[in-house]
Amino acid sequence: MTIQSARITYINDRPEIDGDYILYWMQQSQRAQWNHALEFAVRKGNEKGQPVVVGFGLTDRYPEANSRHFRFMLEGLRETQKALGRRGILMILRFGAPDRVALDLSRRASLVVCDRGYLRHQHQWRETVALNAPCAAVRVESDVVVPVEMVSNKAEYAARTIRPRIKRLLDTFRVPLIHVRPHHSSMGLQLPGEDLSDLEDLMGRLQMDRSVPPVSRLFPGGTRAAMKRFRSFLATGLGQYDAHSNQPQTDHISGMSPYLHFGQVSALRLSLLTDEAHHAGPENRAAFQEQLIVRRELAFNHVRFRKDYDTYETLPDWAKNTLHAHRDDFREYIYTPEQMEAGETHDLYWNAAMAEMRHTGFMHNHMRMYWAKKILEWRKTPEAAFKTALWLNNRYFLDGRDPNSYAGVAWTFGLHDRAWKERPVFGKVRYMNAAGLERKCDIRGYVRKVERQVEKTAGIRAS
DNA sequence: ATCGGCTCGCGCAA
DNA sequence: TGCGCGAAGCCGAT
Repeated sequence: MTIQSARITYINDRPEIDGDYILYWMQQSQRAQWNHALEFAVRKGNEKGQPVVVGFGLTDRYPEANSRHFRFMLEGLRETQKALGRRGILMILRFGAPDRVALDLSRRASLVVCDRGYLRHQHQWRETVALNAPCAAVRVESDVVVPVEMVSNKAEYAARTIRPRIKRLLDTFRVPLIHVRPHHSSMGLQLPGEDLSDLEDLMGRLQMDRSVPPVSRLFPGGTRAAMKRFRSFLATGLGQYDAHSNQPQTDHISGMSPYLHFGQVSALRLSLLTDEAHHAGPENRAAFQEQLIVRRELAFNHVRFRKDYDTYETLPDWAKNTLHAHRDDFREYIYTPEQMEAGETHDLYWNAAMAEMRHTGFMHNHMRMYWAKKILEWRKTPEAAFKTALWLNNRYFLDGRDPNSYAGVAWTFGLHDRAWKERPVFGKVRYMNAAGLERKCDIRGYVRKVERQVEKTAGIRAS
């Protein structure tokens, strides 16, 4: 059994009943492979002699979702539906709140299996389904390598406190998932659902914010595109990963965060594939695993154990105190959120970062830090800065609204970090400046790289 | 080019 | 209770 019992939680105490199928209500883990929740459902189906139906509720009320996010997600879901079909598993997509759609499909189910999501609304949806499903409901964790509650039962203070806790559990949880063939096909079941072949039509029927355009050319959604990008990263990027983590002019980064955010690819699978890339050298492999597992799962720990994970209040006391002590400090530049969004500041490096974000839905991680640090510096108050950074982050990044978004923005303001030399505005919170970029990387090369990307995307839109 | 200091609080050893 | 140490920092001294 490669689905460890710590991944499996029964979330109500109803029995399995004699329905027509096992329902896997897909929400976070939007993939047909390397999905523990799906594989659990398949095994249950085989035990009970029943087929598996996958249900997905598509809602245009998803917090902060816009056409950039929807397009990417739907491209992935279209591929996932086809891939499931090849395994004889019917996937039904319906408009509606995810919990509502899951409950509708649960009426004929013997058992409801769901995946795990850690954000507030994701948790609430699962509570509603657990409470109202007519049968047993079981939640299977397939988003992180090591289940969050196995690592710790509290909000961890920093990477150094969570790292040893994760590492000692890797041998248990970082193991391949065995995929089992479903004995019974569900493809013949008559269940109404939306047609995913015409995405334009589907997009048109959703009421959404359309002010942020999709970025399908640069980041096509779906598992196939993710794996193509990842294999290219293993071949040409991983070998430079450690040395180039602060070199935004290069592209020696995996670009997996959008795919991980929508569950189109499994962190476990990426981690195991990284092990096999011997040519890249142990220090590069370790540096990537640190990002993929330790830093990412620290973010999951944050949203799991801090109810206020998306607010200024979530910061540690030392950070709030020092930022408060400096709230009335003189600020040389103050910009409105709109000026920032338009990339209209005095700082060409920052404007380039903002352009990368707007036009590609992505940003090199080193620039993500610089970008957010300057928002802290250039808004009137630290609270306003926190809001602006998170707003822009979630609006433009394909991987916005992820646990990593909340932990990443809060890190800028001191979360999971330590105090440093006191200075204006920042207080003891770690400072970054343009001189550092000039000193340590080819920042002009980065600006040129973004200019090229913007030209390319503008050309695509014009044609 | 390289190094120490800055500053906080956790986790562990004692 | 003391001590070591940390996601990427900066800055001034050598």
